[in-house]
Amino acid sequence: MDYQFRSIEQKWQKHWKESGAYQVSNDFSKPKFYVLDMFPYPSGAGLHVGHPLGYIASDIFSRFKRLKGFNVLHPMGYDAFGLPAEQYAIEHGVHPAISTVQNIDNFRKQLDNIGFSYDWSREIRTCEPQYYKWTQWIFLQLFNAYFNRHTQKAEPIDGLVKIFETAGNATQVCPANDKLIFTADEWIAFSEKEQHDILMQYRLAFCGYGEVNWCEALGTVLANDEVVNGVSERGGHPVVKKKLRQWYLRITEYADRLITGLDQIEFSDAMKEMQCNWIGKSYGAEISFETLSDQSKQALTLTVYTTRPDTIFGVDFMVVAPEHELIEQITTAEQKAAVAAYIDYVNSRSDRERQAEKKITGCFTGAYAINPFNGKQIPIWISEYVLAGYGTGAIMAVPCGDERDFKFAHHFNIPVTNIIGDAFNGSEANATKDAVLTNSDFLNGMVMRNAIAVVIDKLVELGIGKKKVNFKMRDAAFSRQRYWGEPFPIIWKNGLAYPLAENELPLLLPEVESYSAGPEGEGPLANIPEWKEKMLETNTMPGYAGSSWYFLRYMDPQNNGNFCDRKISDYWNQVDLYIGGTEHAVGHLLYSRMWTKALYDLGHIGFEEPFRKLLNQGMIQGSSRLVYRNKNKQHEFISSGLIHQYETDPIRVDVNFVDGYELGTEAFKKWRNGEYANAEFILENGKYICGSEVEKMSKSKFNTVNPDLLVEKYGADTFRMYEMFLGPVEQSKPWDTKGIEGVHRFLKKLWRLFFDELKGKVWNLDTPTEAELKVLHKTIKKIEEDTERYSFNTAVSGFMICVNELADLKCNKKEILEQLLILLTPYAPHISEELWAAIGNTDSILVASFPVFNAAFLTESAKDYPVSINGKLRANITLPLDATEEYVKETVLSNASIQKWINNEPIKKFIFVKGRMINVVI
RNA sequence: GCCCCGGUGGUGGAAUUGGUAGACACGCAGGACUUAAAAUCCUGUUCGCCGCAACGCGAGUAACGGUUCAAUUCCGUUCCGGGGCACCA
Repeated sequence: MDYQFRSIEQKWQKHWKESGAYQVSNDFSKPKFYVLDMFPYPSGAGLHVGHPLGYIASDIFSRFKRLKGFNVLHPMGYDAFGLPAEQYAIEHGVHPAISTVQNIDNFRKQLDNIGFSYDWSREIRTCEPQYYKWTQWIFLQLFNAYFNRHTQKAEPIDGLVKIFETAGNATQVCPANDKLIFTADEWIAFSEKEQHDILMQYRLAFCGYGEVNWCEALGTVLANDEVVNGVSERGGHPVVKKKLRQWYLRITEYADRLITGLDQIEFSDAMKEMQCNWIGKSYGAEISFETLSDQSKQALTLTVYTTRPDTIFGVDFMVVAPEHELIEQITTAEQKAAVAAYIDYVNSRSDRERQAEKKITGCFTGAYAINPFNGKQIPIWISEYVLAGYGTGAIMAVPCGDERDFKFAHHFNIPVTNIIGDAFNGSEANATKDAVLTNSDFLNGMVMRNAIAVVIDKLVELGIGKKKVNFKMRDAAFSRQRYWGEPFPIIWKNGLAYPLAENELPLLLPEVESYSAGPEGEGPLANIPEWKEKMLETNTMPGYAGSSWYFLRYMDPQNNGNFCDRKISDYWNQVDLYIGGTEHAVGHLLYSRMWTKALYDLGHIGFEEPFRKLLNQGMIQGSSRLVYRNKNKQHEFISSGLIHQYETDPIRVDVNFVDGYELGTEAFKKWRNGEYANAEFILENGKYICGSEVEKMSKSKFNTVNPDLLVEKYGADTFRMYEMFLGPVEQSKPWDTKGIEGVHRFLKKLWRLFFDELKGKVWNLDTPTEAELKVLHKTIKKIEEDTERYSFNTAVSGFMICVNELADLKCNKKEILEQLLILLTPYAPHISEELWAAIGNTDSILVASFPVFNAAFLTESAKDYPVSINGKLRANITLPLDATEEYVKETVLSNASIQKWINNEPIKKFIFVKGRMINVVI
């Protein structure tokens, strides 16, 4: 009776499914544990071996926690709205709902093959009305809320209206426009439209005109994190800036809490840093400069933002962004033409060009600003290196302390003032904060670091500046001019946006005849007459809307009266372990943190960070295989060791017919309907050896490995364990199928502890020996510790060691093996369940309890101790466990081999290390 | 350019708090069983030296230096690789 993995696995998968073995109840009496995978976007490409890596890790961990007595929530679902399904619809005429369901079915089939313990009764799909009803509902919560800066939390907008009615907005600075100030009387006197527009500037989800990333090819705007290097993340299409009416999330109000919240959660340092960089908090000052201009008689002020007010005496010029509003007013008559030409030039350049070649460009306005401390006239320039969207869109340039300013000054021959003495060498800026200031009037002699506060105090005193905190992060664009997304529950009346009532939700996504864009940058919904008639919003929500709260819905997926019952979310609470890739660092992981905080502020849930611990699985790369075609003989292929003798073109071949590096030449000839049928091979040592290259796993590179085939050949348990055995989950590594045999051998060896091919049953009821119990408890300890710290690869090694040792001891005892099977269940559930039943258990192993480690089995009566002299290993001695210190010293000194090394030198001290090593210092 | 992470045998990797570096596995070499193959099992496998041999000696975790009785681990410099950000003032 040998290890028939296929029939075993099919049998148990069927059994688990039929018995509902993985359904979890909201049983508040048990301690809970919530393990979550980042739910997939169901693309049409199917799974390759890289995808299940994180799923296997999360499955092991949730099964482990179950055995430890926790009520474990481990759900799965699909992030089903989004661009690719719609692109596919445009190209193939298949409705996104249909292709999405097909993809999901296919996906599910592949997942089921691997034996996951998901509770599928809780499955969610973001594109289904019973789900997106609540996405719309949460959107309305955000729409009907503002961020109270005093309490630092979201509060209902009705409360704000009350404040306005009694006190105006003096205590509630408008986040969109800090110059907007009105009294209570003024508020009451405002028209409905004016009030509406003002409130819109406070709402957490708001509509406004703004410069957005417009992608013509996709026909939609994109969020900042969806634009990479000036092109769209999906498809790589060009992206341009465009002013459009858009919906936004006012995530900037949460910037501070998104940073401080990182302290309470376990994300990797790299992840925390990525989020911090993206939020980009910086401390500095805003300073207003009077301007001089022969064109305008009235005194205009130019406000700049700087992190280095201490360098105020080193300001040699000002730079404003080309979009800056003051340009028109301050430009002198002589410079007018040059400025206009420069702005034309800037507008002609795409974002892409700007980023690709960072040319030093600029133009003088003819105007000057005045340094408030010494009256110096400072020329005002325009340059594209100053961004309109950050700070005030204007900077004070200090060339001796800032590299970009220095290069600019150098390029345009602007003289440089040195305020840091020897720290400035004249040919390179020095951004130090530790130099002593010179040429700086009342700051002379101060260390720059300390001068910052002094200058700010002075600015405040003079009423021309203040402390200021700035963020790089912008409000998140939240609307898409596409079809396949959640419709906004918003209706327009006389140009004003009104929310739909809760009982009108869900606002169903209607059928459309065509997916092409509507008029004037509107989405496909604008092509539906009834939709337009009802004045419903024609944009849809972006892909990240549904994924920003899905982890809450799993807790209470069928609830029709609430997005999630409060008692239930109080019980399941935060996700205890969240597993997924790093690619969502600044998208999904920030948005879902913000939504959670807002829902918490508004009292809908009892926690403000969604994910307590995040584990980032590494990417599994492909290892492509190359053959080399002779340039001069197209049907001749040269083995990789010989290519220097020929002129060759490398061609990628399907890795599935390459064994290691050796090409299966017959399979190659049959490949692609015989495209290479007449191939001839120049071999080395009788083999054709391929070249290799590590790159992204993708169909087009023929380097994908399909998990289904591996499961077919070795079984799901082998596949699961091998994926873990490859290395730490967090690490990226190229896939290599070769080693899978080793794990498969391990499972076969385990099987033989129970059943022999010839003898049949070999397991028995004998009483275990001390040595056998020692092996078992050593393993219990190792598996428990390794699993707990997500070191799944070393845990797999632990199993291998255990089985090797039991085989050496010829141990086939049920009492030992039974415990081992429980340990193994999270890693290899099918074989564990099968053997568990085979040794006479009627209950499923899934409800077993994790074995209790007993340290008593690991103690020994005597032990070998390595003895080192000055840190170098010199001998081993055997000591009883209860040896006194005196006895140890005597034994060490009387040992002949140690004597030889000590050679009569005086002993300075004995060091005992962790009770298993002795060091003698001479 | 800036920030972060890493560099260990032929390969993937282990060494959890500074304490016998190379666990476990792949590959390779040799052997057993077999008519043969598959499967399985056994032995060896960091490098160098000595040796009939057990035991032995020396070097060794990218390079160099430091702290320590003791460094893959801590500190400093340099080199290399991976990831993130990139005109954010």
